[in-house]
Amino acid sequence: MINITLPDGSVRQYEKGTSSHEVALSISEGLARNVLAAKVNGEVWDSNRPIEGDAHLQLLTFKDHEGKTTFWHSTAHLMAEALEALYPGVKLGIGPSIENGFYYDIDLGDRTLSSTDFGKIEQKMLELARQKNDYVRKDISKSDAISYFQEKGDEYKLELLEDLEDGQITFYEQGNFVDLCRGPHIPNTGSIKAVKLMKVAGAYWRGDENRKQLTRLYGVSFPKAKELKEYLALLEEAKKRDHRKLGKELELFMFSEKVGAGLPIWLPKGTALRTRLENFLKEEQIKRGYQPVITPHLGKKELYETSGHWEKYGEDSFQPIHTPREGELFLLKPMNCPHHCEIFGHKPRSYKDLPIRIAEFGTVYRYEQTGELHGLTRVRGFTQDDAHLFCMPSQLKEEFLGVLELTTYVLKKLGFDEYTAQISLRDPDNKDKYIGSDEVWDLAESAIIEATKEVGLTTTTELGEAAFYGPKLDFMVKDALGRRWQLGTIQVDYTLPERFKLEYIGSDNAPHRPVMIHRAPFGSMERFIGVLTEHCGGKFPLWLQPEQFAILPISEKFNDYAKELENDLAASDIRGFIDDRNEKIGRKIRDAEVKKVPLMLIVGEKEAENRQVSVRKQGDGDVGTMNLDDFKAYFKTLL
RNA sequence: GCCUUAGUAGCUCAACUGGCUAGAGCAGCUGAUUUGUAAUCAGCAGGUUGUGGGUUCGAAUCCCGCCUUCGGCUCCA
Repeated sequence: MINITLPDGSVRQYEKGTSSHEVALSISEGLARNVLAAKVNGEVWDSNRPIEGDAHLQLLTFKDHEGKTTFWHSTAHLMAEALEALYPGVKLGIGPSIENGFYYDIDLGDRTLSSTDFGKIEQKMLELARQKNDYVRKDISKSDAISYFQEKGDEYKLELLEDLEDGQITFYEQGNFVDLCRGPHIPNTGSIKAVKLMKVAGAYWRGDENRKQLTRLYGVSFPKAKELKEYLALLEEAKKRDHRKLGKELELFMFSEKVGAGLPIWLPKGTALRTRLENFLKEEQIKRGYQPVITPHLGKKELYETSGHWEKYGEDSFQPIHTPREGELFLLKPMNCPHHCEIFGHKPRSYKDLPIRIAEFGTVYRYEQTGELHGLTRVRGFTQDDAHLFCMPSQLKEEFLGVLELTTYVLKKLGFDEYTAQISLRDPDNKDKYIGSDEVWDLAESAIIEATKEVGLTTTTELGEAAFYGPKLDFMVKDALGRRWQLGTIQVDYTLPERFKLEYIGSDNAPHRPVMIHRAPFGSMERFIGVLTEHCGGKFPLWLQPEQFAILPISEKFNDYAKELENDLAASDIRGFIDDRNEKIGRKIRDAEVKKVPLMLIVGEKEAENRQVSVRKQGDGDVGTMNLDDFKAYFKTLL
């Protein structure tokens, strides 16, 4: 007998060789039906794989992340089976699950595939799914595996096999389809009830642009048709909230071919919104001892040679600007830190002055590749809510904690309640990519890990994701539709102070090197506002709205009263406008609704006589008639 | 940068296989209407079809380059 420990801590006894499916069955039949895979001692297994010893067991359904990914990966195999059936001779690359579904990279030979073929493939997949074929795991020797794919003529699988060790190779088989695969898989194709192919795109074999381009076919699948329907509705909603669409409709920002791709132009309403956001953060930073500074948009090439940016990014960035003077070169600044290092270094610093926190909404320019540009979230000119904190090594943790406090405060204030923090460390196998000594890196990495632990932040750790000068902590926020975005960032840097030879005089009267923290709670104003727009679907928090109300006179006769109201509200710091067009009230309401103006004040004869307003809330409808003081009080409750 | 989608009026979209003066709604302008909770009516104006070449008797439509753009790959200090 073996002991199986379940997540709730209970221990059950089973025959040696019992599968997790059988364990599920012993608990309830319904559960067994929904189990897609199981985590056995932390490793995801096929649910029908026998467990040979004592184990911790977690049964995985579609509700679990690993259950989903297993389900999707199995659907990728199903799609491959369908493709082989429909297009004999296709060769297969890899077919993993991804965040929202799965893909398979395929070599179609001379054929092409477009979205018009999706229906046919989906039908075939569902037809094969209905055969309820089991996914069967088979151990296979390397030589047998090689001869199988040689016979099949699939050079991609053969290449994958080169990296695998004999004795660890498994095949999975379902129906007429066999694939090289580590697994795990769901028990049976029958649970795949709804399938939708999403898009085709080109993708290089193994991500290498010098190699052949394969066709990547994306799809998503669900155990229930209803879940697919809900997912598609979510995508529809996401489309409606696309910040590029809303930005145009609400006249927040624009792009111009003449100005240049990736260079956002802020329109008056967008500027009003952005300025409020900036002022909010500026005030919070001053409360926390930051000192605002302003630095130029360019700097001499030597500055970036000192910082190391020139060496690292010189050729891939905007090229130097020449001046009438021979040999004089300036660069548009790609970062604010070199300028801020100069500020630190401009006079002798005492340990008593530390920490020094220098803040700037600094606009930087980076030549992103053409294919990367995307609305406000990926641009070539953007403004960082940047600050650099210079401190003694002994102050590092406290400063880091302070930045964590500010960042989480700011996110909460803007309605981002769900977030995790990603700790990005060096790639231990490829240390040449980074500048700075091992010792210094170790210090910085452990400072981040300790501080996040101390405040109890949910973190994930990624190796190889660090910046070239130091490790970082990125905030990944979840928006209203459950999508994840990277926003704020905090980076510890021992390298730049070294390169700029920054010093302070310690209590021992000797020079010491400060530590530097780069941080930006929003990340960039552009990206943040892009994400915020999608998060709130264009209905920004009232305090940020460029126009908080619209006064809608029933007819032109009441324009004077409307003007009085506007002045009165302006005096109370409530901003808005009068729609004094010669239009019917229904029309004015509709236009205000479409423009997402939060509050509509309808004034006609009744209101003018009684010195009142009829209030209507965007999206909610009529709120009632009230006098102006009551409206102001009501307004405050909405802030 | 690479592959892929597309580019027609300020916006959203038409224009059959190359063929009459490139159309419509909204927005704009002018006039009428003076309006009670999501679009009042009429008229007017608006385009070198992204751009530069080419093919053709004839190009929005076909071909090539470039720019911009959708989606993806690679990248993201």
